[in-house]
Amino acid sequence: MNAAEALFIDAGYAGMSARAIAEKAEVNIAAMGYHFGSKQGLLQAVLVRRIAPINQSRQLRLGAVRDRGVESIRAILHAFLWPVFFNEHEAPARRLMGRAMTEPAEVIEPLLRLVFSDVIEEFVAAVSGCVPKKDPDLIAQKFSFVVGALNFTVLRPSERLFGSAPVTEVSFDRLLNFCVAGFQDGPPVTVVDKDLS
Amino acid sequence: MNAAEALFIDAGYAGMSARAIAEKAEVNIAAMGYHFGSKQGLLQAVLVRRIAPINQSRQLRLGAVRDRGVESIRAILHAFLWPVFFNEHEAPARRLMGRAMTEPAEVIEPLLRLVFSDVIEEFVAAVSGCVPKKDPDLIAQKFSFVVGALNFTVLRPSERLFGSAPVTEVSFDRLLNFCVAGFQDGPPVTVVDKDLS
DNA sequence: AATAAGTTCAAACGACCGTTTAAATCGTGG
DNA sequence: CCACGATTTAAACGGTCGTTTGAACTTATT
Repeated sequence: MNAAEALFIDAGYAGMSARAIAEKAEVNIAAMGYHFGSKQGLLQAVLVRRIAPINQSRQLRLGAVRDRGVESIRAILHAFLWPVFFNEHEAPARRLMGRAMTEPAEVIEPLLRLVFSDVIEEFVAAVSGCVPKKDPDLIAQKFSFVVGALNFTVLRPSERLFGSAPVTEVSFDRLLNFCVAGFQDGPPVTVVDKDLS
Repeated sequence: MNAAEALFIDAGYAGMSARAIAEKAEVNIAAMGYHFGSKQGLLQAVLVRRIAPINQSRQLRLGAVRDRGVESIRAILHAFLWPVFFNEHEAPARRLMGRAMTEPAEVIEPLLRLVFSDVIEEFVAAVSGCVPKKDPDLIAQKFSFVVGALNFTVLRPSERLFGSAPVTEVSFDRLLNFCVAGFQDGPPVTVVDKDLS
């Protein structure tokens, strides 16, 4: 699973070949089929191992936020983002999430739904509770912006394209501030800017 | 190229197989090698065809913003995002960009640098000019948040996970507002929220 | 020590991959 | 009409893919 995880992070599902995994892990090729049934089964185990604890931590933190009665956007997004940046596996878990959310292979879709649908639904609902009288579609889309920024950040697909520093604790604060500000209603559009449309 | 584009959008580089392209386009398998040299050459042609015009439009709009002397964050991000949403090819160009930026295959990296490095460098510099005395690394990272949100939005990797409506003109305004608000300094962190960290 | 279950092994399966070849076909200017 | 370059074609190349097989090996129980 460690070998498969490393290969999936670096090269995606297609690049995570049974033979590459076997060589990296110094096991036989057939071990994958024996222990996990199939390549998809192995990927599912890899994803669940890292992401399930993250999502549990997210839901735990969201519950704590609810208990304190301070359901601000910032508190909710904090609960959503924090476990991705700070968990016992750190960088591997982060990049694994980013890869999974952007993986082209069709095989990923049921796995994504299996792992993410509950927690996303819950957080979208929580955010909706903070912003009365807004339409649910807007909330969902804004939340997808958050997930997109998160994924792209932790994935670091082309780090040199942006020249930004590696992902650290600082990145978390930056991302949280960015998303909180983005989630609240932006400043009114000025006339000058509108002309440029 | 149309067949290759459609396959790349839906299934990524690995799923864009020479035989699938040939069947979809109703041509011989060898046509790819004859006209584009290799699979990578074909992908490069596909990317350049759609993305080069978008980037030219971006730079044209950025120049117009500079000429008017109103280099607001909103105007710059508007110039960056608008051509992705509104161009002569619309959805295919959008999704193609999203796929390219998140493609796991190593073969994509030189192509990304070829197509995007100039325009990204230029826009990051432009944004830096708007926000005096901030460190460049923060600007670059915030810009990467914008790109991440953009990619994830136009890519629609798991539309049902968020239940949001398809990408339309409305999405553009939402994304622009989100990113502009995020780029400006967020509100100060409240004590209550900090406790939840 | 013998048995049985659990695990690993080398080897092969059919399928698909990107690319190449040389012959066949096409389109056009002499 | 013909000749010649441009293009298309069928076929095959070597290679990698995920998966399966049946035998060998390990481990633990009786």
